[in-house]
This record gives sequence, C-alpha cells and structure tokens, in this order.
Amino acid sequence: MVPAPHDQLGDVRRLVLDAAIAIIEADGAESLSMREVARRAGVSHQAPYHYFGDRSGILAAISEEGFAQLARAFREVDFSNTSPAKAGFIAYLGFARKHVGHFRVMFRNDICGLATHQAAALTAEDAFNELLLMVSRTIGVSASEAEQLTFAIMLWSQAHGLATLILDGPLMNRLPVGVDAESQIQAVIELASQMVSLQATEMGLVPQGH
Amino acid sequence: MVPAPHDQLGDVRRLVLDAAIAIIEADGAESLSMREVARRAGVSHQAPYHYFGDRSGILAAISEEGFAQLARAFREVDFSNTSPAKAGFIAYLGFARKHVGHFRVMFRNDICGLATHQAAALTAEDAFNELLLMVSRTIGVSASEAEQLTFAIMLWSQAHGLATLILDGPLMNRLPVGVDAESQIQAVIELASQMVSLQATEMGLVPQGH
DNA sequence: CGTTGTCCTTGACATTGTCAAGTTGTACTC
DNA sequence: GAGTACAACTTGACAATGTCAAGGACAACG
Repeated sequence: MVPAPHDQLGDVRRLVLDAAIAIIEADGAESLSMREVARRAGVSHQAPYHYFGDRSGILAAISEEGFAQLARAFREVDFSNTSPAKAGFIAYLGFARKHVGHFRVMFRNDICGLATHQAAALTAEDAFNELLLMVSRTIGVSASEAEQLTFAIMLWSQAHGLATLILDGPLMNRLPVGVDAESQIQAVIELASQMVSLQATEMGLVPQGH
Repeated sequence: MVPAPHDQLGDVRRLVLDAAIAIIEADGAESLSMREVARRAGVSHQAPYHYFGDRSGILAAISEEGFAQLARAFREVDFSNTSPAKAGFIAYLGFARKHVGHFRVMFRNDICGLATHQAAALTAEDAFNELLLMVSRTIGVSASEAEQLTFAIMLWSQAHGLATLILDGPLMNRLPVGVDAESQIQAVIELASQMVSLQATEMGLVPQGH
C-alpha cells in the first residue's frame, strides 16, 4: 500500500509502466507483450505481474493514469482567449496527441479495464464530470439537463472522432497532396468551434465567463 | 483466381471469414486467434493461412469487405425525406452498429492492413470518395475544394466519434439512469444535423437536391 | 531468533502465430 | 490413360507468449 521503501531511480513499477506506454505508442496496444515490457524494463518476465496482476491490470493502470491526466488537462484549460468550445477541442486534441499511448487504451472498452478495475473507473468518472463541467461553460447553465447531456455527447463525439481519425484512422494518409496536415486540423477545429457557437446562440444559450 | 470449383455450402473461405468476424464482434480484434477461427470453422489450424496468408491478411479481408459495404451504404442513402447531413449520419451509424466486427477493424490503422494490402486500400479509397460525394450533397458544389475538405473531415469526425463512443467507448456505461440509450443517440444525431445545416446556411452554402 | 511481508526470480505449461513438408483430389495435356 | 500441375487443404514442428506455482533475498517486527 505504501509507495514502496526505495523511491530511488530504480522504481520498477514506473519503469514497467513507461516501457508499456512506449510500446503502445510505437506499435499499438495490439502488440503489447508482457515479456517484452519486462525485457525493456530490465527485469524478469514475472516482475510486471507482481505489480499489475496480469495484462489487463497494466492496461487498467495506463487507463487510470490517462484519465487523471485528462481531467487535469480539462481543469487547466484557459478560457480567457478563445471560445469555451474551441478551448475544449484544443485541450482534448492536445491530450490525445501528447499522450498517444494512454489515449489508445483509455477509450477501448475491450482493453481499458474500467469494468473490472474500480480505481480506474473512479478516475474515469472524475474526468467525465470535468467534461460535463466544460460543456456547461460552453452552453451556459440556462440549458436543461437533457440539453446539456445531448450537447455534451455531441461535443465529445466531435472531439473524439477527430482525435481517433488523426491517431489511428485513415485520415492522415488520405489528405490530398499539398495540404499541410497541421493547418488542416486547425481549420477543422476552427470550423467545428464556430459551428458549435452558432448552434448555441440559435438555441438561445449563452456561454459563461466574462 | 476463379471462385473455387465447389460453391457448395462448404465454402471454407467464407466460413473462416465469418468465424473471424463473429469473434471480433464478440470480443474485439484483440482476441482474434487464427487457431480459434480455424476451430470454429471446423478446419485445420492452417486452412486460414491458405486463403489469407497470415493474421494481417484475414484482417485486411475484413477491412476490404467492410469498406465495400460502407460505400454501398453511402450509395443507397435515401435523401428524399431528411436533410443530407442527417441521412449521412444515420447511414454511418447504421453501418457501424450493424457491422460491428468490420467496423472495429476498418478504422484501426495498426491492424486494418490498408498499408500492405492493396486490394483493401483501393476499396477504402472508393468508400472515401463516396463520403466526399455525400458531403458535396450536404454543402453544395458552390463551396471551394478547401471548404469541402474541411467540412468533410468535420462531418466524418462527428459521425465517427459517435460511432466509436457507442461501440467501444465509455459512453453507453455512463448514461444517467432513466435515459434511454436509443433515444439519446437519436437526439444527438438530430442536434448535430441541425447544427451542420445551420452552419452551412451561415456560410452561404446550399445543399443539393430538390 | 523466528515470523511475516514485500519484491522480486526461476521453472514449467498450455496456447499462439507461422514455417515446412506432406496428402488428396481435380483438371488438363500428350 | 498415364503424367503433370495445381489448388485445397492437413499434420508436424518451433519459438514466443500469458500465466500459474514455487521459491529466494531482504527488511521489519515480535
């Protein structure tokens, strides 16, 4: 339970986790092998089992860490310069592209381990609430609960879809030649943000903030 | 090259493919095992290799079939009763939920095999062009190429995000009690469609069709 | 000094993906 | 109708993987 006696450089748990994240980042969760992880961390093939129980345990730990980071990213969003919607999109996309390894695991129900590992599920819950909070900033508190939920799912879908298409989807391979990927992504974010604001105005909803 | 001499019930290739799709539908692509596939199809553990070369080959075949079905779904969309955007969302979501096994493979660059299997790549190309065609129906031909592309990616992200959140994401587990999943999805589609139409109008773009 | 616990390691086993080498039947040539 | 060729498989083997079982080293505590 305690953080371990020796918090030296040789924190095996951390080493193992980082090795796993690096593998997922490079080759996807598909090719995560417990023994390869152990090899890269420089420990025996059973050391990871000591800390994480089994393969699903290590993936759940990655999920948990990812959701904690995502919640923090949401909390730290700076709303002063851009519309809440755009700030949210940028935060979500930024997280996905910065923590590819985590992102690839977190949103895959079959491997994320939220169903079986309670600690991860609680952290995910926290991140989701933070998302809802961001949505209420986008469309204001005047919206009904049902409206807020529908709006939240719509925004989440938009952000999540763009993120997955960029990271793992066929989008990036399919851009016409001469189109710069980065500026194209920015253009999509811009368009989506404008559209969301327009819709909110149309519905008579006003974003919060000053 | 020829369809095989015996087109009886015992079309092994088809049996193998269906077994693989069933496994992916039930447990995700992660747990697709060549030997389990062979077992379910009632053939030796090497029979699948005869038809598909290796594991990536079978996944590429599933991709290819999926993209062909998706392109067909796009072509058969009925625009007479709803806005082009809404019809498109419904078609995409409908495909994803009807062909879960295919969908789970097609949009995962690490396993879909588009990079290595040319036949699958060509079919995917075709589906993508069909998508662009649908977008031009949504925002009209008056839009510039750049506008069309950005709009297409935005729409695709929206549809794709909703689909992945529904199929594999944490969305469905996270709906408040008392909220019916199906009607919530419909509400999101409705909201997104309205919003897209509004944005198109704002940009001075007019949908095609009569 | 003995016990208990954490933090690992070594060993073993069934299962997996895949290479190599048959086997069986059908088709087509000479 | 014997021979050849090729598709459609099968059986066998091998290294690698996930995981169970059983330790060992070392600290903390009584």
